[in-house]
Amino acid sequence: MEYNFRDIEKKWQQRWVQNGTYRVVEDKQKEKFYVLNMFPYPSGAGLHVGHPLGYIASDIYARYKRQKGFNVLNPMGYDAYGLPAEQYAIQTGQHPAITTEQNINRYREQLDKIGFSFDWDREVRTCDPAYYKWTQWTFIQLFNHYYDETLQKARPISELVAKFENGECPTDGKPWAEMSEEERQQLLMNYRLAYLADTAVNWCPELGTVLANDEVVGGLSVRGGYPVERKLMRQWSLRITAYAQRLVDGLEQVEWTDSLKEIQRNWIGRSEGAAVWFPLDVPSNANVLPGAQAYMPQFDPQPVPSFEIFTTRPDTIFGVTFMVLCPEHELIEQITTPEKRDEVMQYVTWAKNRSERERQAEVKKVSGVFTGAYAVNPLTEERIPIYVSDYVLAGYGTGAIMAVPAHDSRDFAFARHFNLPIRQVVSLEKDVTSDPSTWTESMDAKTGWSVNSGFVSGMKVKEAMKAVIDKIEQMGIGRRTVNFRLRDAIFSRQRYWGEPFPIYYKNNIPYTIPESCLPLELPEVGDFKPTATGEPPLGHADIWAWDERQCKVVSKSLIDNRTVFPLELSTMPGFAGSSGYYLRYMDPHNDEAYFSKEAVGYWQNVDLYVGGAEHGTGHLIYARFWNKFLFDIGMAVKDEPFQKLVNQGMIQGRSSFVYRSKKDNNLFVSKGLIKNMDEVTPIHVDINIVDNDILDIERFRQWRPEFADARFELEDGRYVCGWEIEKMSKSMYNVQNPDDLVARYGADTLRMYEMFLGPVEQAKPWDTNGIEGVFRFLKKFWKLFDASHENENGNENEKAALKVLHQTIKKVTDDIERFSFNTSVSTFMICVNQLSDLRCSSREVLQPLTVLIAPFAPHIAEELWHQLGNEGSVCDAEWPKFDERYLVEDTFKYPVSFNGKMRFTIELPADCTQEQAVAAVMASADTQKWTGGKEPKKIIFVPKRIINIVC
RNA sequence: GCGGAUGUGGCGUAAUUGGUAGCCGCGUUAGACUUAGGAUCUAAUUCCUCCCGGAGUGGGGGUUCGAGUCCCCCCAUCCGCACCA
Repeated sequence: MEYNFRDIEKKWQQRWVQNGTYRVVEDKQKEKFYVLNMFPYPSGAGLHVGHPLGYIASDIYARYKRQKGFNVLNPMGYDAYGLPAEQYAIQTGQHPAITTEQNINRYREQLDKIGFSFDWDREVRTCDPAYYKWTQWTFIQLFNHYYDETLQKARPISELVAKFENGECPTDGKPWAEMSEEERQQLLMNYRLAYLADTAVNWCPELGTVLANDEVVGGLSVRGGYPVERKLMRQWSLRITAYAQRLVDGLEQVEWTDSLKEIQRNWIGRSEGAAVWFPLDVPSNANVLPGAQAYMPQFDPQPVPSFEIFTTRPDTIFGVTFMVLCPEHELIEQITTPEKRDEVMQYVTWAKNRSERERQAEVKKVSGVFTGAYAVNPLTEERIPIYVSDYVLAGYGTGAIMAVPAHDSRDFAFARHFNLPIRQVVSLEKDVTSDPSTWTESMDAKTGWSVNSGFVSGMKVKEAMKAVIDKIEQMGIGRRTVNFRLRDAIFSRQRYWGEPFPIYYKNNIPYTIPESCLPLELPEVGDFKPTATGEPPLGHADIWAWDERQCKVVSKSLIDNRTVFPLELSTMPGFAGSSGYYLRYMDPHNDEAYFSKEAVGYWQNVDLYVGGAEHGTGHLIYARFWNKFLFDIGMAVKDEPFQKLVNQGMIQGRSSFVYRSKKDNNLFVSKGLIKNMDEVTPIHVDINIVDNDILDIERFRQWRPEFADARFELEDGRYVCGWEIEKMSKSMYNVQNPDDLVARYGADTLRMYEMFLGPVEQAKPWDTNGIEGVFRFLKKFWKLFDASHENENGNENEKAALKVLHQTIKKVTDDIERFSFNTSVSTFMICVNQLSDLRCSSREVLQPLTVLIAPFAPHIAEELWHQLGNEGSVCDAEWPKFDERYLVEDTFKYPVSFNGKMRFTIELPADCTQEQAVAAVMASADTQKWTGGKEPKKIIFVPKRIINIVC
């Protein structure tokens, strides 16, 4: 019988649905295992072969675990809010809900053809009100909690209020009881984990919205590549920085690749150092004092006006020759001397107005201005000038630095530019110094000895750091501190297609709508663009006001600011819905709660998470934060959401080219005939009209009108195309659609071929050419079950076949455990080749093999499982056990090397001793040839490995 | 610039603890079967070669009886970060 994959796959896909084969329920009798793929955004382009790569790998693992007896959760759903649908809506007027629905349907259709074991009953979509109800709910919880530094966890804001009331926590001036509602809310806003504040945001005028830091690369928006500028706006943010330390620490517990952990560590950017107060050398007067003190809330007011700097190198404090403030620093205004005022203000204005992009493009250019003011080095009491420069960032540390030009490259460049003194305070070799004026670059020494540094001179850098910090702590002018590069996550988007904030405003103070009124559904709007007055698209909605008394959304015309109030017009960003989705899968239809205690108690967290490394600084940080918060409030039961993470490599495209002659625009030269690449223009050609690098000339002529009467210079009567590895993209005509391959070879072949391509984590080019080999393999596998082979195998063959089987069980099991699916596929091939040679048709061998291959090729396995007369699904067939007995060998074929070079092999008893082996080898005629009759100097014998003769 | 990863036949790759480099597949070549082959099967296929053998895992050096694997230096490619004090 022929291997008819079309009928087989169709039949089983239908039966699996009918039988609910992949439906999963909590089962306390079984150990759980949670497999998850990163949430896909259903784009209009549909899937190409790169997308399912990770899904196939995780599906294999999920099926394997199930056969090992685990209760496996393997859900799928859609991150359905997003920019592309909205951009499309703006262009065409088509409602994004419609486009999204269409795209989802297309995705689903494509996914269904590949035979995944997803439990579709658990599907979620972020744009579904039943889902985003809980996104909004989480936002309200964030709003109603603050981070308790002492407990290192989120606590209800009501506890903080209580502390304010009884004076346990200072309220910055006025006692709580005397504060107005507005003042109280303002104060609380500084603590809430979701807070509204005037923030310097990444504003993208082209997209008409604010973007998160990870959505901006090189001053351009990741989506669209439009310029982004800094702008001060009142925006919602999430206080993710409160969790910075825990986000760093948590990385120790998870099994992620080192490179991904490193990406996260860099993004969080923890650095240890010291905060130090530098007194200002100005006449003490009332104008300076308040501004200066604003920078030292945790300290007793200093007797002299001071400002705080952050340094990671307190040991170099004796080498400070100037100070630098960022242009945004509020002290500038107060300390600048009258004669410098114009110059400084001009610089500040210029620096502030530069776009992110300009700033980043001109990193190497030194700019800055002297304020005319001086500070005093608290340890040396030297008077040091204070400069303003944009190389100091407002968002990091305190926005002010002590500059040590000898040992910091930026300070060095600045000092050289402004002719400021440079003083060496660290030496690489003890007491060996040189004249810094002869240096061409700074000496950024992390190790070495302190020199010219008062009481720390002669100490090692590490000791000196400690000594200086101890000293400044003693003096009460500084402390050991930790800084993070991580910024709070800006959470507002001026867009339509996202979750509405469950927020309304009374006297400009935000209040949450009651949890019982959730979800707050996204209103209909007539226009998806911003309003004429520059409000976000929700400004177009008529029914968009909150009636506090009726607890419902009503017409904007009813706003009276007594009982009916305006609702928030921004929506949430993409990462809102994708930050907690893995928890919702545990209990996706729960109306009463995000997810039940029972469900989360059973499923805990994700055991295996598969997806691309491009989410390293976005989703994977936000989701960890989201989870930690839910953990703090007793919802999640694990501190880390994703225990093990596997990053699948990108599948690149393999583009094909034809070469058009530059002299004759209608002539195409076959690759092998080109003498000089300068004489031709390579043109991308659709990979679908190229087979094994040979161009289908007729289809090429039909492909595009301008090629209709193309002429060719052929080699051996064929046109040979060139190729190159590039990104898989429509514009390069190298996109391979999985549907076409499924139609031609079947899902099982596609699944196995995707795995066969190479290690899952590695980026690799897609080349359809090899798929035939996998297809042949499945046909060969199918043929093994052909009854015509029956009874052809004798006892010897049976023994050999069992050996092959058990070798395969061992190898495939090991491979799956370490995510080496490419090697399992070749193991299957070896196995089937050998069984074919042995003409094996024994059920004792073939049935376990069917079970073994089921995770990789579920359709063919299911069909054969039933042909063998089994009931139930192969998905539940127990994973075969490897038995050492079948593998024992009486003899071992020893490779014999001479001076490390393998020359011949000799078959010896498996348990042979060194003496016996040496004797056998020396007696061999081959040995004589290689030693030339001489006595060997040494013989190395490693049992069951090698014999090496040194001569 | 910093951090991480990778480098093996014409191509994708394999070699799990230092022990026969090139498994498996593609492609290529030859043959069989066939009306035909883009079906199937068999065999060969790292390179050089005077067919004795020699060279060989990006390059150079080292450790070792033995190195793709370990150590040092260099080169190339890819990814991430990039004024983070």
